[in-house]
Amino acid sequence: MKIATFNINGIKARLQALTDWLEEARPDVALLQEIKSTDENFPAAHFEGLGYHVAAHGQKSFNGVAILSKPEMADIRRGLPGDEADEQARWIEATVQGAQGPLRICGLYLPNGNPVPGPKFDYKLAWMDRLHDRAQELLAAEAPALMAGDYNVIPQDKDARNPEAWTDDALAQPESRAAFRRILNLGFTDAVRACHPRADIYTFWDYQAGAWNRDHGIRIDHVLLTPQAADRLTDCGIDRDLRGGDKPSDHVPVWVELDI
DNA sequence: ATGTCGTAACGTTTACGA
Repeated sequence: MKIATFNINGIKARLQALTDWLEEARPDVALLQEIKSTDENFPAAHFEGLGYHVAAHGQKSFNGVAILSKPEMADIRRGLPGDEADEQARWIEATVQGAQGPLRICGLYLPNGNPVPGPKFDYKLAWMDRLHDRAQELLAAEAPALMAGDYNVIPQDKDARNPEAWTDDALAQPESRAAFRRILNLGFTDAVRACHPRADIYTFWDYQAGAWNRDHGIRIDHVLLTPQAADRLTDCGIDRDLRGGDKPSDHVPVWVELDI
């Protein structure tokens, strides 16, 4: 089963590029972030026409996540537990059935957190605490599961082409990195690093300052696997060519292949 | 060039978030 995560930066602006990629890459499941759309305005019928079931968790203008899945989805849950007052649409999960059993799939859009310091950075760290708690629950189930999406965390200096350019940014703060490690160290596998240990692997290039042409990228889109899912990992990749295509998102898809 | 996008609205331009 091929599962991909893709921060599309607006469904309206990305409908054509996303459709072309779905038809080319043919993921069984696509986790989307920054749909920037309400559930009502998300073009579900369009994706159903491409053979996908659709589950969206959106809001007006900003944020928003969705799952496109060829297999039927069960037990769909929207919103990260732990704060009833949080109205930002950043988390969705569902269970899909593989040939050998179920897989729990979580899609996330972690808060950016800039500027540092400030309330947005505080919100990021609080959100990561809640993510830690949900991650712990997933591990306790001792079953195949993954959490994939735009983590807005550069885990290590080697995950940036120019780490010195990010020292004041929320994505590279020691607190952001520690919170990410704390989740990883519960027992998750960073799938991309498991497949590609070499340094220069990026998933995001800013629209500004010719970042793409100069390959000034960062690795912030991650797929974290429980041990039971990591045991099934056969391949993974980053579709970086999309960044050079027509009307690209500033992120590119990251995918894993699981024998499940 | 504080360098670019996407979204929304008191819209032909500005504000915000990234």
